[in-house]
Amino acid sequence: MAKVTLPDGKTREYPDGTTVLQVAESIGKKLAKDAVIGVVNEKPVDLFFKVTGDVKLKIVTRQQPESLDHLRHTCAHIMAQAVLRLFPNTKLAIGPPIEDGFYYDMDPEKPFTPEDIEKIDAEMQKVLASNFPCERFELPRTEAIERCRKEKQDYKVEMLGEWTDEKVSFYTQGDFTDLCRGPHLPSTGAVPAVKVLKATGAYWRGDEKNKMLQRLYGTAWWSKEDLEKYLHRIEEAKKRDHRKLGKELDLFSIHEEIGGGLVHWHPRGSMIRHVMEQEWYADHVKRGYLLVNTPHIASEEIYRISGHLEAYKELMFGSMLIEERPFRVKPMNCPGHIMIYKSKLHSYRELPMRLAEFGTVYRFEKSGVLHGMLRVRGFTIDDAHIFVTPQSVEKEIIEVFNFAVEWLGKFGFKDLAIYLSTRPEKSVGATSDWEKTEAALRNALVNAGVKFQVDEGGGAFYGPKIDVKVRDSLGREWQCSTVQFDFNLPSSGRFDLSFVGEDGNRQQPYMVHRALMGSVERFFAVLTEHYGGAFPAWLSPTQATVIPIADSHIEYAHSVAAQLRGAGFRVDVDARNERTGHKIREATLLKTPYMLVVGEKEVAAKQVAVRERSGKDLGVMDVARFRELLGEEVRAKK
RNA sequence: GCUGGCGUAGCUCAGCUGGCAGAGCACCUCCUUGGUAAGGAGGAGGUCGUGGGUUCAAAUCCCAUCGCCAGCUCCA
Repeated sequence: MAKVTLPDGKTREYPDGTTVLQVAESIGKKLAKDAVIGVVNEKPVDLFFKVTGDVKLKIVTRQQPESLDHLRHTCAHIMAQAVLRLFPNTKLAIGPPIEDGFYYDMDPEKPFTPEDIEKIDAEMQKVLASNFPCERFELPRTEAIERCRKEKQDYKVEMLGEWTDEKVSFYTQGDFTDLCRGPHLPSTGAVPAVKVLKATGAYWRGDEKNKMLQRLYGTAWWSKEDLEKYLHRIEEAKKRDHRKLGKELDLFSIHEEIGGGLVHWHPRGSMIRHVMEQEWYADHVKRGYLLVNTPHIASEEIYRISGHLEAYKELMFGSMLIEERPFRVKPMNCPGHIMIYKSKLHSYRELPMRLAEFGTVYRFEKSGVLHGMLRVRGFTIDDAHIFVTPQSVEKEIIEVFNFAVEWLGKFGFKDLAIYLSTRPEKSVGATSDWEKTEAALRNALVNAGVKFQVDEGGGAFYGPKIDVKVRDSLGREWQCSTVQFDFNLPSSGRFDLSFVGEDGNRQQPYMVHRALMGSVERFFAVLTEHYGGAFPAWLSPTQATVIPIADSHIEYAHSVAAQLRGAGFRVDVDARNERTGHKIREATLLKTPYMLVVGEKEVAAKQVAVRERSGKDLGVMDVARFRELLGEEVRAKK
């Protein structure tokens, strides 16, 4: 007899050899219908797994999110089956589930074309319709290698050669058998909705020294509706692509003639940036930061001292000789801020000393990774370096962390993910320093009472860090704020920083690098996609457009605009020889928050007819009333 | 960088079994003075990314090159 303990602690008995599915059936019809896989003694198993002896059993149903992984994993195999039917000489590598879908890396004779993708998708649907049962069998590893070698599945042979398991499992579904740990859905017909999306290149094992394989991506869901919803979400993300919106809304451009990854901010984009910068400066002054500015190139020597030349070389632009002395375009702002700190002797009373700058830096990124404003070669960091006594470093880190949370909140980012990143492989400094500072950051987070995850090995080469990622309106995560500890640059081997302590002796300060937005370009791209281009009034480059109905109303339109500009608002007049509907359409497409239509009636009554970009009509009101309304919205950053 | 796809007017794109380079929007001129998402007419605008080749003839076919786009962490 098998004694089965269920998650609620209840125990049931079955004859040995009863399958997980049969157990589910004995509990309830619905459970059996929704069952996807079982978990026996913490190990995922197929529904036809036979239970014997004392076991703990959990049944994973479609309602549980992890069931999607198993669905998608099964789909990866079905996709491979479809590919082998169409292209029999394809060699298979690996096919895991990923967020929202799955992929299978394979090595076909010829790369897949878009038409192939459609064929593969159609073939997959046939496999689903055939409803092949997915059957598991095991082989000793050596026999498995033999089998895969015969089938010329070189990648499987390579993987099998590296494993140490005595036995490995295969799954067969119809005319297709593949090495797989499982578990799988019971049959190919159990897949309700699946679609092959695209093919791209991917290196075998992600290593560029290895052969480039073809990676086929697909997505799968428990219902057609979920699949549709997902495809719709992809469409929505495409519509919000900052590169597309950047063009449509005339925000920025990148020019081949000038170079990839170098951003030109157009007047409308630049206005948004300007508003953000003004807010940033004001907030920093409020919090006791000191504003500085530093040069864009520096003698190579400074980067030798800082260690960048050594640890960061491949990301720095080449050397240029100026009067026989080598210079570099700056990849970092820290050395400049450090030189300002070092320009005189400091007392412990002055610390923490917080030097802040919108520092533009240039880093050599490989051409293939450039991506609109998200990944560029020249960008501006909203940078600050804080020189602090060892005693108050933890307090200061909490302070910075709170600042970051407040700042991101202004842009509607309330859902934050916090990461503590520890020592990477390529790093400088003593182990004891790393341990001490990692503990300081950890304490700061614990004391601030926030939940965080640890990213092992994700730190900068000079110290551990705290990263803050925001979740945008489409649920995607973006890295923004960073608080990085640095015990390297202040050290005697580097810049040898000091302050005079209470006892009159020189001591070494700690240093914290921090950025709230990270790269202004990147943050701007994230914001554009987050808002879908409909920037809130406080950020919008044009806050209102005055639309005169006919030429005779132009003069009044200008006087309305002048009044509003006088109150500090950004207002345009659309005096073109076009119909009202045309002007409204264009202002709406530019996502201007308000349109103020003025015609004969408004001129006579000294009023404006207010329309929101959503199309909502707010009616006719005095200019002063609109000024209040917009003023309130801007102040509240709604 | 690597693999695949794509480069045609300022923008979005059609043309690509080789045979006179197109549309819509935007721009300019004129008409129209119109009340809430495109008023009408006309005009100007491109050595089809660049270089080479095949051909009587190349936007179209071939080669090279540059740029853009997707992907290159997720281990059966």
